[in-house]
Parts: sequence; structure tokens; C-alpha cells
Amino acid sequence: MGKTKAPVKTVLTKAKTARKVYPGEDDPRLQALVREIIERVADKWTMLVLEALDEHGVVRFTRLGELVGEISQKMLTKTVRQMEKDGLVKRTVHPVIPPRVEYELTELGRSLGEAFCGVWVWALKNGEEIERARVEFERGAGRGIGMS
Amino acid sequence: MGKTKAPVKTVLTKAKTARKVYPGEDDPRLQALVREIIERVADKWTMLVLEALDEHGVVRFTRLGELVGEISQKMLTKTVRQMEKDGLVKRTVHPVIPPRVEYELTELGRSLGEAFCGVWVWALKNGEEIERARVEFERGAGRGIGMS
DNA sequence: CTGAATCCCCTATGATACTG
DNA sequence: CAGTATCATAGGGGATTCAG
Repeated sequence: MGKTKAPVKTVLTKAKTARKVYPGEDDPRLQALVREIIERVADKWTMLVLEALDEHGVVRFTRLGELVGEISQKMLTKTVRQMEKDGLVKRTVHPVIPPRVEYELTELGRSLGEAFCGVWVWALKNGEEIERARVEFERGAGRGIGMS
Repeated sequence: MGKTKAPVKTVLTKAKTARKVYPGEDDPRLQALVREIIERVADKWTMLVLEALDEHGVVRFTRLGELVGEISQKMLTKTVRQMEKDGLVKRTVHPVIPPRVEYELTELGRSLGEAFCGVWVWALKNGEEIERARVEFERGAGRGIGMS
């Protein structure tokens, strides 16, 4: 770890029109932070659980698993615990029998869900295009693929 | 791949206590599509490469690796290839010596980058809060944590 | 019902070496 | 420079069992 050298730009090839600028992109500390967050949140299960909770509000363990879909109890537990740890999810245990444990997004979690909303929408809008791109690629692949 | 049997949980198709409504959320086909997209795109390396390309435009292989940070050549290749396959990235090979291969986002890739933009911003804004939440959780964890 | 604990497979990922 | 190929390993992740 810790390497993270960053001689950064200076050598950007010309004609880089749409150079997108992010707030704080020049702050290495923030860069590292974003990186860490991405690594923590950019995981299949986390995103799916996030979506499920964002959509359905307060749900119980088993139900949550059903909503997410094909997820093992183990992964669900692990994911949800990690999210709780990160302050994205609130876990409420009702001391009754049978046990009733409810999960819901925290304020932070909801805000993240909102941020990801753009991605869901994107997926809905462009899913088919990706599908098409993939098929097309498959057709052209295998050979040299003369681009350039 | 995982065709995990049939979860004959008879009790599932019920009125959803949905709060947030996504376009097409009632269409199982679209649901599956979103799910697939998420699974494909919600991966650490993909997101990091996406960000790097979104920020810097056209970059060469090695440079891209530097921009992403701690990524092995193998993973970079794999990720970038997958993204190309999905139509997110365009790969241009210049037949010169030494070889020069440039990567850049396609229109589709840029649109995804835009969708994810909300997440970068979120990470920048809430990174520290997550940090705090985690620390706090650590302190309170370990024991029973009587909630409810 | 909600999990924790176990067993175990398989793949994701890193390190290294080789090629064009 | 831009990969590919190989080897090796940790851990992701499923199935099953146990417990409160």
C-alpha cells in the first residue's frame, strides 16, 4: 500500500476537450478518500442491498434477502453488517420470539442511494444498448479487430 | 454459473410497501436487466477506471494504470477489456513501435460516468462522515448493544 | 426468524516471467 | 510499451448445520 505516487498531469496530450473537473480533484487526501469509499461501496451486494432498502424502506432480514434476489444468507449478513458499520444502515432488533430484526437506511445511506439513483436510471435506459454493444463486439472479436 | 435451485418461498409476491418508485420497477425483465448491469458495472476496478477515463479523456495503458492507482497490470487489462466489450470504452491501437494503445470512453461510457458523478460527489461530501460512523461503531461494537 | 459457525470450492487478483 | 501466460494464494461465496 502507501505507494500511490502521482506525478499527475503535465503530460496530457493536447486536444483534451471535455476534461471533466471534479471538486477537490487536486487534493490528494480527498482523492484517497474517494478511492477508499469507492472500494468500500462499489461491490455488487452492497449496491443491490442499497437499492432494495432504498426502494422498500424498512424490511426484515429474510424479506431483504428475497428483495435482493439471489443472495446467500451469509453474504447478506456480511454485507448488511458492513453497511451498518459504515453508517449506511440502521439495524433494529426487537426482543421478541421469534426474533424480528429490521433494517433501514440511515440518512447517510439514503443520500448514497440518491446518488446512485442516477446509475439505476442509467441502467434502465442503457441496459439494452450494452447488450447490443456486447453482441456486436462478440461478432467482431476473435479476429484482429482492425480499429485505429 | 449459479443456477441456484428454486427458492419456493411461496410468500413473496405481495403488495410492495414501496416508497421510492423507479421507472419500470414493475417490469421483471427490466429488473433483471438492471440487476445484470449492476453486477457487471458495480466492481471496484471498473468504477475506478471509469472515473480515471472520465476525468482524463484519452490515455495510454500504462498511464491509465498510474491514474487508477494501485492496480495490477492484469486487472487493468481485464477490466478495460470487459469495458470495451460492454461498449463503455474504445480502444485504439496505433501500429507503431513501441506500441501505443489509447483508451477513451465511448458515448455510452461517458453517460455512465455522468451517472456515477453523483457518487463521486457523494463520496467527497460524505467520506468523512463514513469514517466517523465507522469509528463510532467500533467503539460501541463488541458487546450486545442493546437497541430497540 | 435471525443469525453464527463450518466445510469447501472456485475465482478474483497479485507476482513474475516472457513476447512482439 | 502493451500485453499474454503461468503459478500461487486469499478470500468470496454457496450449502449446510447449529443455536437463541
